[in-house]
Order: sequence, then structure tokens, then C-alpha cells
Amino acid sequence: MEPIPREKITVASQGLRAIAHELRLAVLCYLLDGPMCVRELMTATGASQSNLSQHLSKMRLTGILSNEKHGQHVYYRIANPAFEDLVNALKHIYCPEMCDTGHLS
Amino acid sequence: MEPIPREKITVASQGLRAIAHELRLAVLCYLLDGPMCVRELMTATGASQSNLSQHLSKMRLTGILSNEKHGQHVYYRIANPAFEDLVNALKHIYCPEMCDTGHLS
DNA sequence: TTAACACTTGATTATATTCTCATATAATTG
DNA sequence: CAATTATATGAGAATATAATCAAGTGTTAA
Repeated sequence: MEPIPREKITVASQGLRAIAHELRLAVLCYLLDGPMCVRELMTATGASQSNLSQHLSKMRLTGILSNEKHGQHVYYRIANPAFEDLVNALKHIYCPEMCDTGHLS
Repeated sequence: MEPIPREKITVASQGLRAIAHELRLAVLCYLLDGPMCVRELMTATGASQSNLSQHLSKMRLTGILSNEKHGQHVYYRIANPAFEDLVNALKHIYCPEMCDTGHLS
């Protein structure tokens, strides 16, 4: 079939790199179920505040996440639905037992 | 919902890292259409032989690819169907126009 | 059997990513 | 206002990943 354009591959691989980290992927999985603040994500993931904050920042700059301040808490959510799709695809592959309903493609 | 087990996330992020590279992703995209030998992949991707060979080797060791020698050529194919799914999911996200038929999940 | 081709491997250097620690800011409470 | 809580950021060291180059193996074919 026709080859996939190089620039698409560039963009896709950048997107992959942005989530190809255990902590970032864990965060994304939690955020699939809705927004969470940094504190909650810290507890959930066990990461240090600074480290977590830097990964969140990286994903925010990449456009994967967006954040919103409420009082003293900052809530993060998945901003780009493409990444919900991606993480769900991963779930289908790696946790099929948790994805009873759907089929991939 | 219930949290995704940490070890699944570890494995999934390893899988992601294994394909989160422009050259490796390009190779995978080509191999979606069937096996190719190193020489063909060199031409298709424009990578140097040594560099390409090392990326192929990495994907082989990760279990993503398998290879088979025919005469003087070594043919590579996608060995783990999970990665076909993954790359197809990426295609859906980044090249929707090339994926007229299916839906994701 | 020697040359050419197809590919792999190891070593080295270059580059990118990640973590940690210290410090900074902003909102909240006493 | 001072102290506390929640988060962000910058600098540096630690680590991981990638590219390049040189040399090595196996196969075909003259």
C-alpha cells in the first residue's frame, strides 16, 4: 500500500515518546477516569512532587494535558482526545481483561 | 474505576519506548504490509545499514520483530500482533484519511 | 578461492532524558 | 502578617539512548 508520509511518522513518534514513560503513562491511565490534582496523582503514583510536576509540565507543553487551578489545587485533565484513544488502545492490548466491551478496529 | 496494575504499566511503557523512535516506527509501518529485507528497509527509510540493523536488532530482542534468512537477505516481519494493533491505532489517530474502514474501539 | 554483497556487532562519542535537591510562588489558615 | 500547604522551576548529576565508524561473519558467484 502507499507509504505513510514521513512527517506523520515524525509527529506520531513524538507523541509516542511523550507517553513512553512509566510515570507519564500511569498518570494518563488515572486521568482516563477524570481530572485529578497533583496531590492525588502523587499519592496514586508514588512519585515525588518535583518529579511528577516536571512530567506533568512536559505533557502540558506537548498538548496532551491541560490544567486548571482551583484554590490551592491544580487539576490536570487529558486535553487531547487522541491520547485517550492511544491509552485505550494500550489498555486493549495489555489489559484485555479490563476491556470487556469493545474490539480494536 | 479500578486502577491499572503497575506492572502492566511498566510493560506497556517498555513496549511504547521500543517503538517511540522515528526510524523504528517507520520500519513498523512498512512491515504492516508484509515482510521486507534489510536492504529494502534501507532504501525505504534512508537509514544507514548499521544504524538500521541496530534498531532492527533492538526490536527483535524486544520480541516485536522476527527475522528469517533467505539466501543473502534477511527478512524481517512483525512477530507480535500487539504491535500491529498499536501501529494501526496510531494510524487511526495520525492518518485517519488512510484508515477509511474501521473505528477505534 | 577470492571478491563482492548483505548484514551484524562492538566501541566510542554524541545527545537526550530523567531524577534529585534547593529554592520560588501562590493560596490558605491561624 | 507568619506559617503552612500545594505546586512549579532551575541547575546539576546520573543515566539512557542514538549515531557513527571500523571490523567481523556468512553467502553467493566469478
